[in-house]
Amino acid sequence: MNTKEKILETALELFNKQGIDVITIRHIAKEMGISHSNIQYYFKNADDIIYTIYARHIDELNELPVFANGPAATLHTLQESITTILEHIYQYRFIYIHFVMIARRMPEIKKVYTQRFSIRRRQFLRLFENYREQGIVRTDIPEEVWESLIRSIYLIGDFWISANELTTGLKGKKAVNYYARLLGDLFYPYLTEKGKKLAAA
Amino acid sequence: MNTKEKILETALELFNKQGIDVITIRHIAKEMGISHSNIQYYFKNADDIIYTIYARHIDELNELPVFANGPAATLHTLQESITTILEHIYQYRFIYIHFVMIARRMPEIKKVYTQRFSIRRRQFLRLFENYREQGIVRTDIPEEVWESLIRSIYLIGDFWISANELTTGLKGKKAVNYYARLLGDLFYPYLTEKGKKLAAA
DNA sequence: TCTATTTTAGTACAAATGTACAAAAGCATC
DNA sequence: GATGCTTTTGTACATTTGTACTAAAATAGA
Repeated sequence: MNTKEKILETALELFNKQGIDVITIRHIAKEMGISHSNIQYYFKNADDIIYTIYARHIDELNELPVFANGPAATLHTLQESITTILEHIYQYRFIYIHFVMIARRMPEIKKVYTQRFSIRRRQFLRLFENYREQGIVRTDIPEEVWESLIRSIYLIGDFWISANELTTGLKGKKAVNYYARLLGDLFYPYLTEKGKKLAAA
Repeated sequence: MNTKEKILETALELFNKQGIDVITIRHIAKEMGISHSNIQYYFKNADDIIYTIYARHIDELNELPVFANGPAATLHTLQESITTILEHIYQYRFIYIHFVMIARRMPEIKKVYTQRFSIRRRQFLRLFENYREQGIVRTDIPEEVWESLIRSIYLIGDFWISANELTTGLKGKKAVNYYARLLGDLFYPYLTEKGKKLAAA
Protein backbone atom coordinates (compact mmCIF):
# COMPACT_ATOMS: atom_id res chain seq x y z
CA MET A 1 0.00 0.00 0.00
CA ASN A 2 2.50 2.54 1.22
CA THR A 3 4.68 3.39 -1.77
CA LYS A 4 7.68 4.43 0.29
CA GLU A 5 7.67 1.17 2.23
CA LYS A 6 7.26 -0.83 -0.93
CA ILE A 7 10.22 0.93 -2.50
CA LEU A 8 12.39 0.03 0.49
CA GLU A 9 11.14 -3.54 0.38
CA THR A 10 11.78 -3.95 -3.34
CA ALA A 11 15.15 -2.23 -3.10
CA LEU A 12 16.25 -4.54 -0.28
CA GLU A 13 15.21 -7.55 -2.31
CA LEU A 14 17.03 -6.44 -5.45
CA PHE A 15 20.13 -5.25 -3.61
CA ASN A 16 20.36 -8.58 -1.78
CA LYS A 17 19.88 -10.56 -4.95
CA GLN A 18 21.98 -8.59 -7.42
CA GLY A 19 24.11 -6.04 -5.57
CA ILE A 20 24.18 -2.27 -5.35
CA ASP A 21 26.61 -2.03 -8.24
CA VAL A 22 23.98 -3.38 -10.62
CA ILE A 23 20.69 -2.05 -9.27
CA THR A 24 19.67 1.53 -10.01
CA ILE A 25 16.57 3.53 -9.19
CA ARG A 26 15.27 2.69 -12.63
CA HIS A 27 15.55 -1.06 -11.97
CA ILE A 28 13.61 -0.73 -8.75
CA ALA A 29 10.94 1.30 -10.51
CA LYS A 30 10.64 -1.22 -13.32
CA GLU A 31 10.36 -4.09 -10.84
CA MET A 32 7.56 -2.23 -9.05
CA GLY A 33 5.84 -1.14 -12.24
CA ILE A 34 6.04 2.55 -11.39
CA SER A 35 7.97 5.42 -12.91
CA HIS A 36 11.45 6.18 -11.68
CA SER A 37 10.34 9.74 -11.03
CA ASN A 38 7.99 8.39 -8.43
CA ILE A 39 10.89 6.87 -6.52
CA GLN A 40 12.79 10.09 -6.87
CA TYR A 41 9.89 11.81 -5.16
CA TYR A 42 10.63 9.80 -2.01
CA PHE A 43 14.38 9.32 -2.29
CA LYS A 44 16.94 11.69 -3.71
CA ASN A 45 18.95 8.82 -5.22
CA ALA A 46 19.99 5.19 -4.72
CA ASP A 47 22.40 6.08 -1.91
CA ASP A 48 19.53 7.71 -0.08
CA ILE A 49 17.64 4.40 -0.20
CA ILE A 50 20.71 2.47 0.93
CA TYR A 51 21.21 4.82 3.84
CA THR A 52 17.59 4.51 4.92
CA ILE A 53 17.79 0.73 4.83
CA TYR A 54 21.06 0.76 6.74
CA ALA A 55 19.62 3.02 9.44
CA ARG A 56 16.63 0.72 9.80
CA HIS A 57 18.88 -2.31 10.14
CA ILE A 58 20.94 -0.65 12.86
CA ASP A 59 17.76 0.41 14.68
CA GLU A 60 16.47 -3.14 14.60
CA LEU A 61 19.76 -4.46 15.95
CA ASN A 62 19.82 -1.89 18.71
CA GLU A 63 16.33 -2.93 19.77
CA LEU A 64 17.45 -6.52 20.29
CA PRO A 65 17.58 -7.52 23.98
CA VAL A 66 21.30 -8.33 23.67
CA PHE A 67 22.20 -4.79 22.82
CA ALA A 68 19.43 -3.05 24.72
CA ASN A 69 20.07 -4.89 28.03
CA GLY A 70 23.69 -5.96 27.56
CA PRO A 71 24.99 -9.39 26.60
CA ALA A 72 23.42 -12.57 27.88
CA ALA A 73 24.73 -14.12 31.06
CA THR A 74 24.54 -17.81 30.15
CA LEU A 75 26.29 -19.53 27.27
CA HIS A 76 23.03 -20.70 25.78
CA THR A 77 21.37 -17.32 25.69
CA LEU A 78 24.59 -15.98 24.16
CA GLN A 79 24.41 -18.56 21.40
CA GLU A 80 20.75 -17.69 20.85
CA SER A 81 21.56 -14.00 20.72
CA ILE A 82 24.27 -14.64 18.15
CA THR A 83 21.82 -16.58 16.00
CA THR A 84 19.27 -13.78 16.21
CA ILE A 85 21.85 -11.18 15.22
CA LEU A 86 23.03 -13.27 12.28
CA GLU A 87 19.43 -13.66 11.14
CA HIS A 88 19.05 -9.90 11.04
CA ILE A 89 22.35 -9.54 9.21
CA TYR A 90 21.28 -12.13 6.66
CA GLN A 91 18.13 -10.14 5.92
CA TYR A 92 20.24 -7.09 5.15
CA ARG A 93 23.10 -9.00 3.60
CA PHE A 94 23.78 -6.61 0.73
CA ILE A 95 25.04 -4.06 3.24
CA TYR A 96 27.75 -6.43 4.40
CA ILE A 97 28.74 -7.49 0.92
CA HIS A 98 29.30 -3.89 -0.09
CA PHE A 99 30.25 -2.60 3.34
CA VAL A 100 33.46 -0.83 2.39
CA MET A 101 31.99 0.66 -0.78
CA ILE A 102 28.97 1.94 1.16
CA ALA A 103 31.10 3.33 3.96
CA ARG A 104 33.32 5.10 1.44
CA ARG A 105 30.35 6.76 -0.20
CA MET A 106 28.61 7.62 3.07
CA PRO A 107 31.05 8.61 5.81
CA GLU A 108 28.26 8.86 8.41
CA ILE A 109 27.86 5.09 8.20
CA LYS A 110 31.52 4.59 9.07
CA LYS A 111 31.12 6.94 12.01
CA VAL A 112 28.06 5.12 13.37
CA TYR A 113 29.86 1.82 12.91
CA THR A 114 32.91 2.91 14.86
CA GLN A 115 30.80 4.21 17.74
CA ARG A 116 28.82 0.97 17.90
CA PHE A 117 31.99 -1.08 17.93
CA SER A 118 33.48 0.71 20.90
CA ILE A 119 30.28 0.21 22.88
CA ARG A 120 30.03 -3.45 21.99
CA ARG A 121 33.70 -3.98 22.76
CA ARG A 122 33.17 -2.84 26.34
CA GLN A 123 30.05 -5.01 26.66
CA PHE A 124 32.07 -8.00 25.56
CA LEU A 125 34.92 -7.30 27.97
CA ARG A 126 32.40 -7.16 30.80
CA LEU A 127 30.83 -10.40 29.61
CA PHE A 128 34.19 -12.18 29.60
CA GLU A 129 34.89 -10.91 33.09
CA ASN A 130 31.52 -12.24 34.17
CA TYR A 131 32.29 -15.63 32.62
CA ARG A 132 35.64 -15.75 34.37
CA GLU A 133 33.92 -15.07 37.70
CA GLN A 134 31.42 -17.83 36.97
CA GLY A 135 34.29 -20.20 36.21
CA ILE A 136 32.98 -20.75 32.67
CA VAL A 137 36.09 -19.53 30.88
CA ARG A 138 39.79 -19.76 31.60
CA THR A 139 41.54 -17.18 33.76
CA ASP A 140 45.00 -17.71 32.26
CA ILE A 141 44.36 -15.76 29.05
CA PRO A 142 46.15 -12.43 28.57
CA GLU A 143 44.02 -9.33 28.21
CA GLU A 144 45.24 -8.68 24.63
CA VAL A 145 44.06 -12.11 23.54
CA TRP A 146 40.55 -11.30 24.75
CA GLU A 147 40.76 -8.03 22.85
CA SER A 148 41.81 -9.92 19.73
CA LEU A 149 38.96 -12.35 20.23
CA ILE A 150 36.46 -9.50 20.23
CA ARG A 151 37.95 -8.10 17.03
CA SER A 152 37.80 -11.51 15.42
CA ILE A 153 34.21 -12.01 16.47
CA TYR A 154 33.21 -8.72 14.90
CA LEU A 155 35.25 -9.31 11.81
CA ILE A 156 33.54 -12.65 11.31
CA GLY A 157 30.19 -11.16 12.25
CA ASP A 158 30.54 -8.52 9.57
CA PHE A 159 31.98 -10.65 6.79
CA TRP A 160 30.56 -14.16 7.16
CA ILE A 161 27.98 -13.10 4.59
CA SER A 162 30.71 -12.48 2.03
CA ALA A 163 32.64 -15.60 2.97
CA ASN A 164 29.47 -17.63 2.61
CA GLU A 165 28.81 -16.33 -0.87
CA LEU A 166 32.43 -17.00 -1.82
CA THR A 167 32.76 -20.53 -0.48
CA THR A 168 30.13 -22.34 1.50
CA GLY A 169 27.22 -20.95 -0.50
CA LEU A 170 24.58 -21.74 2.09
CA LYS A 171 21.15 -20.13 1.96
CA GLY A 172 18.99 -18.63 4.68
CA LYS A 173 18.69 -20.50 7.97
CA LYS A 174 21.42 -22.95 6.99
CA ALA A 175 23.93 -20.16 6.51
CA VAL A 176 22.92 -18.54 9.77
CA ASN A 177 23.27 -21.76 11.72
CA TYR A 178 26.60 -22.62 10.16
CA TYR A 179 28.20 -19.32 11.03
CA ALA A 180 26.55 -19.08 14.43
CA ARG A 181 28.25 -22.35 15.14
CA LEU A 182 31.54 -21.07 13.73
CA LEU A 183 31.38 -18.16 16.16
CA GLY A 184 30.49 -20.56 18.95
CA ASP A 185 33.48 -22.75 18.14
CA LEU A 186 35.72 -19.71 18.32
CA PHE A 187 34.87 -19.77 22.01
CA TYR A 188 35.51 -23.42 22.63
CA PRO A 189 39.21 -23.39 23.58
CA TYR A 190 38.54 -20.67 26.15
CA LEU A 191 36.05 -22.76 28.07
CA THR A 192 36.89 -24.47 31.36
CA GLU A 193 35.68 -27.99 32.08
CA LYS A 194 32.66 -26.44 33.76
CA GLY A 195 32.13 -24.20 30.74
CA LYS A 196 32.28 -27.15 28.36
CA LYS A 197 29.67 -29.02 30.37
CA LEU A 198 27.37 -26.00 30.42
CA ALA A 199 27.81 -25.52 26.68
CA ALA A 200 27.05 -29.17 25.94
CA ALA A 201 24.00 -29.24 28.22
CA MET B 1 58.54 1.00 -20.78
CA ASN B 2 56.24 -1.93 -21.40
CA THR B 3 52.79 -0.46 -21.91
CA LYS B 4 50.91 -3.56 -20.84
CA GLU B 5 52.83 -3.77 -17.57
CA LYS B 6 52.35 -0.10 -16.93
CA ILE B 7 48.60 -0.44 -17.45
CA LEU B 8 48.46 -3.23 -14.87
CA GLU B 9 50.56 -1.20 -12.47
CA THR B 10 48.45 1.93 -12.83
CA ALA B 11 45.22 -0.04 -12.64
CA LEU B 12 46.32 -1.75 -9.42
CA GLU B 13 47.19 1.60 -7.90
CA LEU B 14 43.89 3.22 -8.85
CA PHE B 15 41.79 0.20 -7.89
CA ASN B 16 43.47 0.05 -4.50
CA LYS B 17 43.02 3.74 -3.91
CA GLN B 18 39.52 4.32 -5.26
CA GLY B 19 37.82 0.99 -5.92
CA ILE B 20 36.69 -0.89 -8.99
CA ASP B 21 33.25 0.71 -8.85
CA VAL B 22 34.76 4.12 -9.59
CA ILE B 23 37.72 3.41 -11.87
CA THR B 24 37.11 2.77 -15.57
CA ILE B 25 39.43 2.15 -18.48
CA ARG B 26 39.20 5.81 -19.31
CA HIS B 27 40.43 6.81 -15.85
CA ILE B 28 43.42 4.53 -16.14
CA ALA B 29 44.21 5.93 -19.58
CA LYS B 30 43.94 9.50 -18.35
CA GLU B 31 46.22 8.76 -15.39
CA MET B 32 48.79 7.28 -17.80
CA GLY B 33 48.40 10.02 -20.37
CA ILE B 34 47.47 7.62 -23.16
CA SER B 35 44.27 7.06 -25.09
CA HIS B 36 41.70 4.63 -23.78
CA SER B 37 41.78 2.85 -27.11
CA ASN B 38 45.35 1.96 -26.38
CA ILE B 39 44.32 0.13 -23.22
CA GLN B 40 41.58 -1.56 -25.15
CA TYR B 41 44.25 -2.89 -27.49
CA TYR B 42 45.72 -4.89 -24.59
CA PHE B 43 42.62 -5.58 -22.52
CA LYS B 44 39.10 -6.20 -23.68
CA ASN B 45 37.64 -4.26 -20.74
CA ALA B 46 38.12 -3.40 -17.06
CA ASP B 47 37.15 -6.90 -15.94
CA ASP B 48 39.88 -8.29 -18.15
CA ILE B 49 42.42 -6.16 -16.29
CA ILE B 50 41.00 -7.20 -12.93
CA TYR B 51 41.18 -10.85 -13.88
CA THR B 52 44.79 -10.52 -15.03
CA ILE B 53 45.78 -8.84 -11.76
CA TYR B 54 43.92 -11.47 -9.76
CA ALA B 55 45.67 -14.30 -11.60
CA ARG B 56 49.03 -12.69 -10.97
CA HIS B 57 48.27 -12.34 -7.27
CA ILE B 58 47.31 -15.99 -6.98
CA ASP B 59 50.45 -17.02 -8.85
CA GLU B 60 52.58 -15.00 -6.49
CA LEU B 61 50.88 -16.57 -3.48
CA ASN B 62 51.33 -20.05 -4.88
CA GLU B 63 55.03 -19.41 -5.33
CA LEU B 64 55.46 -18.61 -1.65
CA PRO B 65 57.36 -21.32 0.24
CA VAL B 66 54.38 -21.84 2.58
CA PHE B 67 52.14 -22.96 -0.22
CA ALA B 68 54.77 -24.49 -2.47
CA ASN B 69 56.33 -26.67 0.25
CA GLY B 70 53.46 -26.93 2.70
CA PRO B 71 52.98 -25.00 5.96
CA ALA B 72 55.86 -24.21 8.26
CA ALA B 73 56.74 -26.62 11.01
CA THR B 74 57.60 -24.18 13.79
CA LEU B 75 55.37 -21.52 15.29
CA HIS B 76 57.75 -18.76 14.37
CA THR B 77 58.03 -19.64 10.70
CA LEU B 78 54.23 -19.93 10.68
CA GLN B 79 53.90 -16.42 12.05
CA GLU B 80 56.43 -15.21 9.46
CA SER B 81 54.54 -16.95 6.68
CA ILE B 82 51.31 -15.33 7.80
CA THR B 83 52.95 -11.92 7.71
CA THR B 84 54.29 -12.53 4.22
CA ILE B 85 50.89 -13.63 2.97
CA LEU B 86 49.20 -10.60 4.49
CA GLU B 87 51.78 -8.36 2.84
CA HIS B 88 50.87 -9.79 -0.54
CA ILE B 89 47.19 -9.42 0.19
CA TYR B 90 47.70 -5.82 1.18
CA GLN B 91 49.37 -5.10 -2.14
CA TYR B 92 46.30 -6.42 -3.94
CA ARG B 93 43.80 -5.14 -1.43
CA PHE B 94 41.17 -3.99 -3.89
CA ILE B 95 40.49 -7.61 -4.78
CA TYR B 96 39.51 -8.38 -1.20
CA ILE B 97 37.42 -5.29 -0.78
CA HIS B 98 35.35 -6.18 -3.84
CA PHE B 99 35.77 -9.94 -3.56
CA VAL B 100 32.11 -10.91 -3.84
CA MET B 101 31.40 -8.43 -6.62
CA ILE B 102 34.39 -9.70 -8.58
CA ALA B 103 33.51 -13.33 -8.01
CA ARG B 104 29.95 -12.65 -9.15
CA ARG B 105 31.13 -11.09 -12.37
CA MET B 106 33.82 -13.68 -13.03
CA PRO B 107 32.76 -17.19 -12.00
CA GLU B 108 36.22 -18.63 -12.80
CA ILE B 109 37.60 -16.69 -9.86
CA LYS B 110 35.12 -18.31 -7.53
CA LYS B 111 36.09 -21.69 -8.90
CA VAL B 112 39.82 -21.12 -8.42
CA TYR B 113 39.14 -19.85 -4.92
CA THR B 114 37.16 -22.92 -3.90
CA GLN B 115 39.84 -25.27 -5.21
CA ARG B 116 42.56 -23.38 -3.36
CA PHE B 117 40.58 -23.48 -0.14
CA SER B 118 40.16 -27.23 -0.17
CA ILE B 119 43.91 -27.70 -0.71
CA ARG B 120 44.82 -25.26 2.03
CA ARG B 121 42.31 -26.82 4.39
CA ARG B 122 44.07 -30.17 4.13
CA GLN B 123 47.46 -28.53 4.60
CA PHE B 124 46.21 -26.92 7.77
CA LEU B 125 44.74 -30.13 9.14
CA ARG B 126 48.10 -31.81 8.61
CA LEU B 127 49.85 -28.92 10.30
CA PHE B 128 47.61 -29.16 13.35
CA GLU B 129 48.26 -32.87 13.54
CA ASN B 130 51.96 -32.15 13.39
CA TYR B 131 51.64 -29.62 16.19
CA ARG B 132 49.74 -32.08 18.31
CA GLU B 133 52.49 -34.65 17.85
CA GLN B 134 55.07 -32.05 18.81
CA GLY B 135 53.06 -31.25 21.93
CA ILE B 136 52.68 -27.63 20.86
CA VAL B 137 48.89 -27.60 20.80
CA ARG B 138 46.22 -29.26 22.90
CA THR B 139 44.99 -32.75 22.12
CA ASP B 140 41.58 -32.33 23.78
CA ILE B 141 40.03 -30.27 20.98
CA PRO B 142 37.27 -31.87 18.86
CA GLU B 143 37.92 -32.25 15.14
CA GLU B 144 35.06 -29.89 14.20
CA VAL B 145 36.59 -27.11 16.27
CA TRP B 146 39.81 -27.40 14.29
CA GLU B 147 37.75 -27.28 11.12
CA SER B 148 36.02 -24.16 12.36
CA LEU B 149 39.37 -22.63 13.22
CA ILE B 150 40.55 -23.10 9.65
CA ARG B 151 37.40 -21.49 8.31
CA SER B 152 37.84 -18.59 10.70
CA ILE B 153 41.47 -18.14 9.73
CA TYR B 154 40.56 -17.93 6.06
CA LEU B 155 37.61 -15.71 6.69
CA ILE B 156 39.82 -13.29 8.58
CA GLY B 157 42.58 -13.70 6.01
CA ASP B 158 40.24 -12.69 3.23
CA PHE B 159 38.42 -9.86 4.96
CA TRP B 160 40.84 -8.21 7.36
CA ILE B 161 41.47 -5.70 4.58
CA SER B 162 37.82 -4.67 4.63
CA ALA B 163 37.62 -4.68 8.42
CA ASN B 164 40.72 -2.51 8.57
CA GLU B 165 39.25 0.07 6.24
CA LEU B 166 36.01 0.05 8.22
CA THR B 167 37.44 0.36 11.73
CA THR B 168 41.10 0.28 12.57
CA GLY B 169 42.16 2.26 9.50
CA LEU B 170 45.82 1.24 9.63
CA LYS B 171 48.09 1.69 6.64
CA GLY B 172 50.71 -0.60 5.10
CA LYS B 173 53.03 -2.45 7.42
CA LYS B 174 51.07 -1.39 10.50
CA ALA B 175 47.91 -2.98 9.17
CA VAL B 176 49.76 -6.14 8.21
CA ASN B 177 51.37 -6.49 11.63
CA TYR B 178 48.14 -5.81 13.47
CA TYR B 179 46.20 -8.48 11.65
CA ALA B 180 49.08 -10.96 11.59
CA ARG B 181 48.99 -10.66 15.35
CA LEU B 182 45.22 -11.04 15.40
CA LEU B 183 45.57 -14.31 13.53
CA GLY B 184 48.33 -15.36 15.88
CA ASP B 185 46.17 -14.62 18.91
CA LEU B 186 43.45 -16.79 17.43
CA PHE B 187 45.89 -19.62 18.07
CA TYR B 188 46.76 -18.76 21.62
CA PRO B 189 44.12 -20.71 23.57
CA TYR B 190 45.01 -23.87 21.64
CA LEU B 191 48.63 -23.80 22.77
CA THR B 192 49.98 -26.09 25.47
CA GLU B 193 52.42 -24.81 28.08
CA LYS B 194 55.22 -25.97 25.81
CA GLY B 195 53.58 -24.22 22.87
CA LYS B 196 53.27 -20.97 24.79
CA LYS B 197 56.93 -21.05 25.70
CA LEU B 198 57.92 -21.70 22.09
CA ALA B 199 55.68 -18.88 20.89
CA ALA B 200 57.11 -16.43 23.42
CA ALA B 201 60.71 -17.40 22.68
C1' DT C 1 -18.18 20.57 -6.08
C1' DC C 2 -14.16 23.30 -5.86
C1' DT C 3 -9.52 23.88 -4.38
C1' DA C 4 -5.12 22.96 -2.75
C1' DT C 5 -1.91 19.49 -1.80
C1' DT C 6 0.23 15.19 -2.55
C1' DT C 7 1.56 11.69 -5.50
C1' DT C 8 2.68 9.81 -9.98
C1' DA C 9 4.11 9.89 -14.79
C1' DG C 10 6.45 11.55 -18.88
C1' DT C 11 10.05 13.63 -21.02
C1' DA C 12 14.29 15.66 -21.93
C1' DC C 13 19.22 16.48 -21.30
C1' DA C 14 24.05 16.11 -20.01
C1' DA C 15 27.65 13.10 -18.66
C1' DA C 16 29.86 8.73 -18.55
C1' DT C 17 30.74 4.29 -20.35
C1' DG C 18 31.54 0.24 -23.37
C1' DT C 19 32.42 -0.78 -27.83
C1' DA C 20 33.69 -0.60 -32.59
C1' DC C 21 36.31 1.06 -36.36
C1' DA C 22 39.50 3.46 -39.28
C1' DA C 23 43.48 6.03 -39.66
C1' DA C 24 47.97 7.39 -38.18
C1' DA C 25 52.45 6.54 -36.15
C1' DG C 26 56.23 3.63 -34.97
C1' DC C 27 59.24 0.02 -36.05
C1' DA C 28 61.63 -3.89 -37.98
C1' DT C 29 62.93 -6.41 -42.19
C1' DC C 30 64.04 -6.75 -46.73
C1' DG D 1 63.20 3.52 -49.10
C1' DA D 2 59.34 0.28 -49.55
C1' DT D 3 56.61 -3.16 -47.09
C1' DG D 4 54.22 -5.34 -43.54
C1' DC D 5 53.30 -5.74 -38.69
C1' DT D 6 52.53 -3.72 -34.18
C1' DT D 7 51.12 -0.07 -31.45
C1' DT D 8 48.64 4.14 -30.65
C1' DT D 9 45.20 7.62 -31.46
C1' DG D 10 40.84 9.87 -32.69
C1' DT D 11 36.25 9.60 -33.32
C1' DA D 12 31.69 8.13 -33.33
C1' DC D 13 27.60 5.70 -31.59
C1' DA D 14 24.32 3.30 -28.57
C1' DT D 15 23.23 2.73 -23.79
C1' DT D 16 22.80 3.83 -19.18
C1' DT D 17 22.39 6.83 -15.44
C1' DG D 18 21.47 10.90 -12.58
C1' DT D 19 18.91 14.85 -12.57
C1' DA D 20 15.60 18.40 -13.50
C1' DC D 21 11.28 19.99 -14.90
C1' DT D 22 6.43 20.01 -16.26
C1' DA D 23 2.07 18.10 -16.47
C1' DA D 24 -1.35 14.90 -15.12
C1' DA D 25 -3.76 12.15 -11.73
C1' DA D 26 -5.23 11.18 -7.18
C1' DT D 27 -6.57 12.65 -2.75
C1' DA D 28 -8.16 15.34 1.12
C1' DG D 29 -10.47 19.25 3.10
C1' DA D 30 -13.68 23.13 2.67
